[in-house]
Amino acid sequence: MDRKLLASERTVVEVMSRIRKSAMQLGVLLREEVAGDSTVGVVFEELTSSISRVFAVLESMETVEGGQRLDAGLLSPPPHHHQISTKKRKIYPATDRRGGCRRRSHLPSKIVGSKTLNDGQTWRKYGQKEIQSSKNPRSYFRCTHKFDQGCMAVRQVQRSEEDPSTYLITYLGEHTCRDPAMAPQLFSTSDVSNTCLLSFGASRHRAEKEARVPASPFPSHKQESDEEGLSNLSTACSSPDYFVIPAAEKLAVMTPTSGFLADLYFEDVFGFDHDGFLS
DNA sequence: CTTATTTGACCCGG
DNA sequence: CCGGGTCAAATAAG
Repeated sequence: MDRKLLASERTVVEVMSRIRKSAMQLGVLLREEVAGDSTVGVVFEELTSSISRVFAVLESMETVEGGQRLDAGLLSPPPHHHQISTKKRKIYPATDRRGGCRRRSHLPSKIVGSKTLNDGQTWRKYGQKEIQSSKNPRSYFRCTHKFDQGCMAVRQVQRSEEDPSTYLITYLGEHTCRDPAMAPQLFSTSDVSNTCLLSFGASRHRAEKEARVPASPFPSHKQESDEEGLSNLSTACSSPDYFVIPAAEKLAVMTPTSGFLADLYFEDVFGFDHDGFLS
């Protein structure tokens, strides 16, 4: 079930283990502060839960992926502009790794029949194929949080042949993500007039290649009624019942008393500066 | 602007 | 080579 890890991945595991160990030692040293609901406790909670999530991701990498590359990008992709194609589609460089580079081998999969595509998870469609053995195409979805949380869950959806009103949904891999759009609902009993949430909206990024694990991404929600068409299968978000890694969103609610922390956090992470140095 | 979907090209295992 | 899974440019949607 476990494959060989790459050297770089082993390094990550090793370093993360040290981080976890240090965090635990820190927890002992700060046990009285951590025990209470002080800011220290909240921050420490965030720290440990983030570490746990990283390990969850690492674990899924170990068990979910069949083959892999992931070597450092030493080979720069050749420019490869201008090509003569019948269409205006791109000719991919030799470094292209589409398809099987990370093709998952046979994995724990559950097949369910369902009338709806909404299963409480947010999915993003990334492909559709005609299948020889069936007249209905198969749609491929991956978790929306593949890149921001490293969630490797995937599902395949195909309309049933004998009963076209139902879908055959095959789930591959487990969700390691926590839907940020759903988190706020857990606290919605009291008045929440503070709008000072951590917002990563300041978009200054380009590559979605690298997986990051921020504490609380921006909210984005969608309610989609599924219907017709053999290709309109999209995102979903519905039921409140949910598995959740506890206490990872506290950071979002602690702001009323300590909004400054958010600012500090920002500066730390993004290296913001107060003095502009662009003439 | 952003994020999501569509869709042909590409890749890999058998 | 073929079938099926994935990538990513173009496009659509918000």
